[in-house]
Amino acid sequence: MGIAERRTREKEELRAKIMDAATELFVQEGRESVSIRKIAEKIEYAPSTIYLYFDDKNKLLMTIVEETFERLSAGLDEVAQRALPPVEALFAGIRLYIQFGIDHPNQYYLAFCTIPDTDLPPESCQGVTEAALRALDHLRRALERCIEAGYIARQDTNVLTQSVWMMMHGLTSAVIFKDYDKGVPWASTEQLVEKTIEILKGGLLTQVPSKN
Amino acid sequence: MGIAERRTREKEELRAKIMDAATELFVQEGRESVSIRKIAEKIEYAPSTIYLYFDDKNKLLMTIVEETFERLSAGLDEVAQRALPPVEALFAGIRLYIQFGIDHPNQYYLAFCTIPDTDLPPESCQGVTEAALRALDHLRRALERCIEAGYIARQDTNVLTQSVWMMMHGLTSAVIFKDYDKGVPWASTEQLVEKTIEILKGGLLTQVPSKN
Amino acid sequence: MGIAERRTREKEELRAKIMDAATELFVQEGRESVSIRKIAEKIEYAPSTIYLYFDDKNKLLMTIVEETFERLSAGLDEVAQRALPPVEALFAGIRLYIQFGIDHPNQYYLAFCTIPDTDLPPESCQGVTEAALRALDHLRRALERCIEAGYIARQDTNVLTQSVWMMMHGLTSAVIFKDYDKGVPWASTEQLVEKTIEILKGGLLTQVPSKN
Amino acid sequence: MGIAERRTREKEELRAKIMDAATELFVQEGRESVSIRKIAEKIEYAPSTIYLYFDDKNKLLMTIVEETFERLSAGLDEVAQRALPPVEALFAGIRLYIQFGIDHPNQYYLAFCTIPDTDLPPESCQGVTEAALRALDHLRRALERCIEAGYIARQDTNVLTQSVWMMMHGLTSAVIFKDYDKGVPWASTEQLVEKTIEILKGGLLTQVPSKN
DNA sequence: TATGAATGAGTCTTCATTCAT
DNA sequence: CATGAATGAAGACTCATTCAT
Repeated sequence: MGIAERRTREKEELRAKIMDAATELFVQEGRESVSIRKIAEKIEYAPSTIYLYFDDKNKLLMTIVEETFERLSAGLDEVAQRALPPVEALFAGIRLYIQFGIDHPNQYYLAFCTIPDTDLPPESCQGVTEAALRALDHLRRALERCIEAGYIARQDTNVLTQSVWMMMHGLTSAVIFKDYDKGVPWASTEQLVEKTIEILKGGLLTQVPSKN
Repeated sequence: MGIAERRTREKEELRAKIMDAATELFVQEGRESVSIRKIAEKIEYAPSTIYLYFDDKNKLLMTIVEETFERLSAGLDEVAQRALPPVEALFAGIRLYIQFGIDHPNQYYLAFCTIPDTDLPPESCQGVTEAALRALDHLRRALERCIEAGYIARQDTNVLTQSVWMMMHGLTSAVIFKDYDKGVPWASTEQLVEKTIEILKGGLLTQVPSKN
Repeated sequence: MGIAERRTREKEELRAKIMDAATELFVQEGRESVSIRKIAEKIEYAPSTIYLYFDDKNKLLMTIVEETFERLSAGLDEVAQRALPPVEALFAGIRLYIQFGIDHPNQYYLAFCTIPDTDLPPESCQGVTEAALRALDHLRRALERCIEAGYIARQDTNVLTQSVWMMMHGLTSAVIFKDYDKGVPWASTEQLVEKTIEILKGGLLTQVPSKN
Repeated sequence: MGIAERRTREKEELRAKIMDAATELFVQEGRESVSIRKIAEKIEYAPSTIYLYFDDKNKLLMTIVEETFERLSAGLDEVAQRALPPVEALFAGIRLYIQFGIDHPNQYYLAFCTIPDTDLPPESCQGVTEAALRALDHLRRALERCIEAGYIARQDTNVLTQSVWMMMHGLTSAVIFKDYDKGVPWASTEQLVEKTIEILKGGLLTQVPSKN
């Protein structure tokens, strides 16, 4: 019993190790440079061992993206269940999203800044797409609550959601990139986050909520 | 002298031919698909000939990106010289930037969504960095004019510039990505651009200018 | 005792199951497609389990071929025991041989059209060779009976046997190949078999037997 | 001029070297074992060099087979032009065919004893098929001449040609195999060839020609 | 100036096999 | 008895790059 447990745990660990190594490589050297060999070398296993854990390279990458989305969605779920007032809930979600990107830059990059392989059968991306849609839906619902409560003007929520997401995403991805780009005198992440949220708030809200 | 001239001219021509072929490949099929062999095939020269004009593949790609950025800067220069009212000038520049990304998605991606190869000597990216800085400076100046004119609250322009750029960049890069992502019911590019600019305007301007 | 018996029986059963699965794969998809993994998958055991029953892949294949040959020999025995007149017996054997090849094309190919791996220890092919010799002996005896009875001229039976076998083998192997070669307008197997036997008969018999 | 010539010659030589090595490997170790790597090792060149001479592995194999057939056809052409009497012409061709196989066992094996890859696009085999048909046509014409001259009974020449070819092929391939099969006490090649031709002659000819 | 020939490192992937459990 | 985990060798093939000519 103990043995079986240990084995399961070890297997999980190696699986996670592979995923971590792949993600890191991905960001350090670009999508083209992620190779089974390099991953294997990094974790000090034989290349073929990786195939015991993932069907092929694409499945591995897809799994990474999927799991990333799932963790993000879980976080957003939690925020949603905190029953905050509408505007607070909206910006709590936005802040969580940004922080998630900052905390998991590699995964964020892989999930959101990488052009998917167009040759792939579309069904292989399905899991990823679904996870992305779920995350977007959190944002949509938060925005809708604000509209219901009169804080945001009534409008097409599809366009609104996507537009807001794109701005959040711009901030998040740029803040991640900042660290790789020594040539530009970037401001601090905190300053940039606060300023961006301020602009967003100003642009979205027609009526300032009583507090926050 | 005539001979030397002709030689120089011919050399320039072949160099341009190589860059054109590479750009076309790059734009049509993305970075991974640009190979020295394919370029050579396209211009009907031997692969090794390309090395007479460019040190290596990376230099060639960087040169392409750099050149495209010169065009962006030139466009922004032009806008600046049109002597528009401050707010109009600001948003004319922003719109031009976004359109530039949409028109040159591969170059935009390579320049702004790709983490530079850390193994490469930093001087090889210098041209690109400088071009990026010049573009950012255009934005900063446009924002400063708005502040001077009282349309935007007085504040740290470094943070402001970068924050605004990040939002523009989020929109631009996401709009580019949209086309590769069939799974999400994306709104039209036009709607997204307009909505994002609306939010940005609302968030930035303390006082609406007499006419857009 | 009962336990030991059951164990032995179970072991035999699994061995048979492996061979059946391998044979099926082999017959359906050819030698190259037989892999330990696929066999294991088919019988729903782990690949490593197969090694408990067979030394290696080659042994397994050889065993299959050998077993098939036992069946050929058994068929030829049966023909011999039918006490037919000499010429009828000869051609009954020949027909049976040809039909055997047609019915078991992969085994036939592996046994007669594949150059044995020179790296392999020669004893691993011994079983196959012996089986082949036994089949040749059937032919020799049938020819000898025809010679005794005056249907075929007296001569070196070693040369005669081998020559006749080569012609039978040519027909058999070519008829098998036919199916893989869509480009040539091959005649029907039946026509080819009949014509070949006709020629063989004409070339062998000095005196036509009373019937058949 | 001399330089260009030498280069062309050298290129031809390496091409031939590759083909020879591949053919030899093919027969020594079986189709599955022919690998670009092994060929490269054999000729002491890098594997990638082979791709400068052949598009891919299949093209290489096909080319070998095609060239083999062409050489065989050329030999048969020559025999046809010698204007021999019908029966002599027929058996001269048959003997040449057999001798060709004995002289080029590797090529013969590759061309006639190997199951073509069924996954291949059919057009890639076209050259081979055409060459095969041309060789078969030689045999057909020789047989037709014999029929015209009354040496062979009038009949379906398609079936006859194929049947005769199958017998020749059986002899040829078996004589080649003989050398790899130490377990069987094979008769000499010469004896086997003579005996087989004798049987064939007896089975085919209704009327013995005046000489030979 | 331009190139043809060649290479070596790299790509993903499959497979037979071993060994500790 | 059976297996899960792991491996190393091998498979075809691509590519950036070099170098003698």
